[in-house]
Amino acid sequence: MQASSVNVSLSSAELAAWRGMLRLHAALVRDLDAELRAGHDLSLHEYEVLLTLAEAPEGRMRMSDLAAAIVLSQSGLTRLVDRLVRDGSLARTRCEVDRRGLNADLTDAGRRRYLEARVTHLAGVRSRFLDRFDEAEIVLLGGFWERVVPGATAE
Amino acid sequence: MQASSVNVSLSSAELAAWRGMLRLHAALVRDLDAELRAGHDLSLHEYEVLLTLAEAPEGRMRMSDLAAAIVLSQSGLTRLVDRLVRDGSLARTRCEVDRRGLNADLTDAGRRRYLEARVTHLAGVRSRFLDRFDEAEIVLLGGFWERVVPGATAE
DNA sequence: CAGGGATACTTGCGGGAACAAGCTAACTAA
DNA sequence: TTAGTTAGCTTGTTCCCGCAAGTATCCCTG
Repeated sequence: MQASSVNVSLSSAELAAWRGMLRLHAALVRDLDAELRAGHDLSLHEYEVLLTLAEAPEGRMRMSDLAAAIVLSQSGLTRLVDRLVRDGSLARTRCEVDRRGLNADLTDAGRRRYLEARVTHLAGVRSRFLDRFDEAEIVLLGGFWERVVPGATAE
Repeated sequence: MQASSVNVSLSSAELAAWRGMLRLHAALVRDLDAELRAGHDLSLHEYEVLLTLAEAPEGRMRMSDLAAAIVLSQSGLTRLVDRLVRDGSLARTRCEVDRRGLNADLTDAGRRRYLEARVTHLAGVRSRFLDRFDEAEIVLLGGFWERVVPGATAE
C-alpha cells in the first residue's frame, strides 16, 4: 500500500489476515471451550491433553513433550495433569530410562472420557470452522501453518 | 478420507488445518505478548485496545463495543481499562447520549505509547507471520477469516 | 407518568496460567 | 568418586480472565 522508511504500517489486506486470525481464534476457542465445559466438564486444554495422549504410543508421554505439544508452560502442565489425575483420567508414572522424568498416562477412564468429548468437539470444529472450506482450501491452510511454525501440524 | 456414520473423525488435512492454527496461534501470541511486555510493559490485549481506539473516530469508543472488538468479556475489559486509566493511557468519560454508557478515551500519552509499541509489534508480526506469505496469500487468508466470522476483519 | 423489564457497566469471587525459585536426578570432568 | 553443571518437574506467588450478582440508567407499556 505504502512503504515508509521502516515500512511500519500494515496494508489493509495484511491487517485482515492478521487481526482476522486473532479475532477468529478468540471467538472460536471461547465457544468450543464453553461447549466442552458444559457438555463434558473439560476445558479445551484438558481435551487437548487427552487427545494428544490418545494418539501417542501406549497413551503415554513425557511431561515436557506434552507441554510443548499443547503450547503450555511446564508449570501450567503440572497443574493441568494434577487435575486430570485427580479425576482419574490420567496417571503419573516414573520414566524408566531417565528417572528425573515423569510420564502422563492415559487411563481407560480417560480414554473413554476423551472418546465421549470427541464427538461433541469435532462436530463443533466442523460446523464452526472446517465446513467453511472446501478440501483444497483445507490442504492449503495446513500448508500455511506448517510454513509459519514447522512442526505445528505434527503430532 | 473416510466417512463413518457420524463422520466423527478428521482427515489428516483437516487435522493439520485446525490443530495447526491452534498451535501456531498459541506460539505466536505467546512470543508477541512477551515481546510487548518486555519492550513496552504492555500486554497484547492492552496493545489491541490502544490500537482499536487509535483507529476509532476521536480515539473514543463505548466499553461494550471495545469488548466485542477485542473479544474480551465485559468484566475483563472493565479491569483492562482500569489498568490503562491508572497509567494514564486512557480516560473514562460518560456517554452523553446514553448515560448508562461509558467511553474509553485514548489520551495523548496513550497515543504516544501506542505509536512506540506499534513499531516493535508490527515488526514482530511481520517477521513471524506475514513474511511467510506472498501478497495473494495474504488476501486469501483475510477472505478465509471473513468467511468464518463475518466482521472479523472489520474495525 | 409510574412501574417492570432490558441494557451498560462494575464488583466479588474463584480458577487457570506464567515466572521464578526449589528440589531431585543425571551428566561431565578432573 | 565427587564436585559442578544441566535437565525435568513441582511449588509459591501474582496476575488476568470469566461468571454471576449488584447498581444505575433507559425504554416501554398501560
